[in-house]
Amino acid sequence: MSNFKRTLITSALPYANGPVHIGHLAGVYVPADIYARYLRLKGEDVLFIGGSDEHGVPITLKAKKEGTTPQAVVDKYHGMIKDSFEKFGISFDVYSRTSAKIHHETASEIFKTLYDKGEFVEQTSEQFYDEEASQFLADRYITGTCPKCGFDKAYGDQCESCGTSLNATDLINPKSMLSGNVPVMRETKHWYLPLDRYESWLREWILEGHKEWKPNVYGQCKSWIDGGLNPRAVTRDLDWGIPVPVKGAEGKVLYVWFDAPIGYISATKELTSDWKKYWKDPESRLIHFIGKDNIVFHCIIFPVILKAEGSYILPDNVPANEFLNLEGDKISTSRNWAVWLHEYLEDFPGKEDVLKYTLTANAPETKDNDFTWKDFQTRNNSELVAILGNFVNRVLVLTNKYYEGTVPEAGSLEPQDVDALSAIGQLRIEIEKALDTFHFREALRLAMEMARLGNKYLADMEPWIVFKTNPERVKSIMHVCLQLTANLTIAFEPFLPFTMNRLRTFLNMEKLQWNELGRRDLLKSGHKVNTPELLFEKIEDEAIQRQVDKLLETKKANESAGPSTAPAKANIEYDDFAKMDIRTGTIVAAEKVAKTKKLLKLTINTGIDQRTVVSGIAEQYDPEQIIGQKVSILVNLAPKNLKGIESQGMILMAENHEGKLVFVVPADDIADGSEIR
RNA sequence: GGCGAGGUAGCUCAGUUGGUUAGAGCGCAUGAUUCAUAAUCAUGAGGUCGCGGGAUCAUGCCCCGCCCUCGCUACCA
Repeated sequence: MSNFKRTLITSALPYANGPVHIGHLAGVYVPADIYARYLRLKGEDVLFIGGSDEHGVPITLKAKKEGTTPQAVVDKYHGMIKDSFEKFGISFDVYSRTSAKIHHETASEIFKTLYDKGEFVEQTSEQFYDEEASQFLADRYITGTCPKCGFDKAYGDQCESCGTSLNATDLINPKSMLSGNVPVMRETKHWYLPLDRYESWLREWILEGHKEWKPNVYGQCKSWIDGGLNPRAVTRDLDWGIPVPVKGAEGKVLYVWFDAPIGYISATKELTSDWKKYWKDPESRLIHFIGKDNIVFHCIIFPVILKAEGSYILPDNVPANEFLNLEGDKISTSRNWAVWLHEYLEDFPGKEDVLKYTLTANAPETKDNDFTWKDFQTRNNSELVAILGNFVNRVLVLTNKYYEGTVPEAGSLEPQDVDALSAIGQLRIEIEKALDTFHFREALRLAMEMARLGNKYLADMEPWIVFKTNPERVKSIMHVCLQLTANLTIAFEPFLPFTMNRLRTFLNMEKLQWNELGRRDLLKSGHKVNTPELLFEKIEDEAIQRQVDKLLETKKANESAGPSTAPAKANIEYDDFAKMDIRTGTIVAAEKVAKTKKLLKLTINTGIDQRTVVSGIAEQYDPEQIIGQKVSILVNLAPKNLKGIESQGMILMAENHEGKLVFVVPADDIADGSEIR
């Protein structure tokens, strides 16, 4: 680590199809910002890179849905994201975007270099093609009937109704979203990055060379490498993105995951003409801050791209965080289950640091964590207000009261005074160790320890009592307290930058470097401090209740209306219905299908015969429990082989939007084989 | 089913290469205190370290099996 001359910090590029929420902040931007501020405070050469990821299919779809252009969509969200980061105090040296010209050039160039070096494999395959729009269709551009639940607006990659992930070719009656026509299969050529060629190199580089990476990151990489790597397509048939800079690739763009990480490079170029120093000098250290969903791209794919290119450095560490949940549920942009940064900034003006503090103290560093408004309130009221704010206030109030705001002489220090002051130096060492190893939660706790120390010192020294009998002694005590307070401005600077700025104003002092932390003479005797205001204010129950209510409303909205109830399907003729032969039946035997999670092999008495049906209900029903269960069964469905078992029919199940499955049965006792119509 | 990460006090988490009575913060209880935003300080209660085996003089930490949560993946007529 000491061999490096400079550090390049990147933070995952937020996808410009929505605003930023607390999950993004806790996982990526807050830790990255703390790290960047810390290194800057140490006087190191550091760049902190960010930007919006603006390509990819979801953005084109969003544009279509809103009746606008992809560029308009990304302009809107890029502006919003950039603005809220700035207000929140994420201290990017540059915040760029992947639709920028310089990025298109950079990504093209890198692709071209790999192409010329013969690093790609060309492969032709069949894909859906819309003849009217004369273009190939990404999975997301195809809708059709979900083969599982019958929902008729399922996408080519996933059914939004039942959550099943699909292949476009699975869809019944596939339709192009562009023209509404039935797509045809047509051959298309794509370029693949042969990850398999780099398997042994990756093994060496990560598994041997980076054992210090976090367990979640290392484990995930090991899993991928051990599982065997396959070539990955890095081009797509799409008209939104960076054109593939090769002859015969008209109408094709770079896969969004090929171009997005290159955005780190383009952003650096945009910032400084000196960018090569950061990207190509082995004495530069590259750190990627990301969430766990991005591990494979930053640890496997992007490094392979850089390695194949040949002239770039590779990440030295990738401190990926787990996920943050919100009030017990997964954060979800589409379900609006989130605390949006831009809304927080409006609802809690001037409390940027409170959110930073809470998210850091409760960061999902080792496992998924839960954000609750109650916890947010507690952390503010009983930590920021009660420990840190209170100590600062006590010191400044006493200083103004006794000395009209002038720092008193140190006088002769007692052992306790010296202990208190030297504890700062000790804490500094521990904080550095925590920050250097990306343990931000621990680092923050240690900084807080410094304020606790102050409160304890005050309680032990009782200057308000000693003042009556020995005012000379109180000067020493208050001198120590003021030095402690001044040190806080350094220790907390990476975590609470806005607040420390205010505290420095109270103390009437300049911003100091990290290496001053631990000094006992940050404020000279005779120095004048200002009358303090409160550093933090209590957050009352009502403010918290408002936020909780807001979430409850979201929950209600999701439950009642919303996309949960699938819309009615298109009308059919009676004949279509009459073709179906649905009977009552009884389950006479049931067993789990080996090596599957959802499948049960059922033996059904249909009245006509006994037959085998494979059904995906194992997660909700135990085999023993459902023997004797009455069912409705579609008996004339064409048989299908599943996991080597022939399924001769289909059990009817009612399913709600949460995926809960319930048997559809006759309301009264009736013989097996009775027709349902 | 396969792979990965977790399962430690009511809550959120630390626990270094196995070594004396398992730690911290919050919350709770009791006491002290009043300079301070009813803030602070002290003390205390609270844990068969997911469950069951095993190796060891010794294990939260090692080995085997199982259970639960999260993620990736397969499957979902």
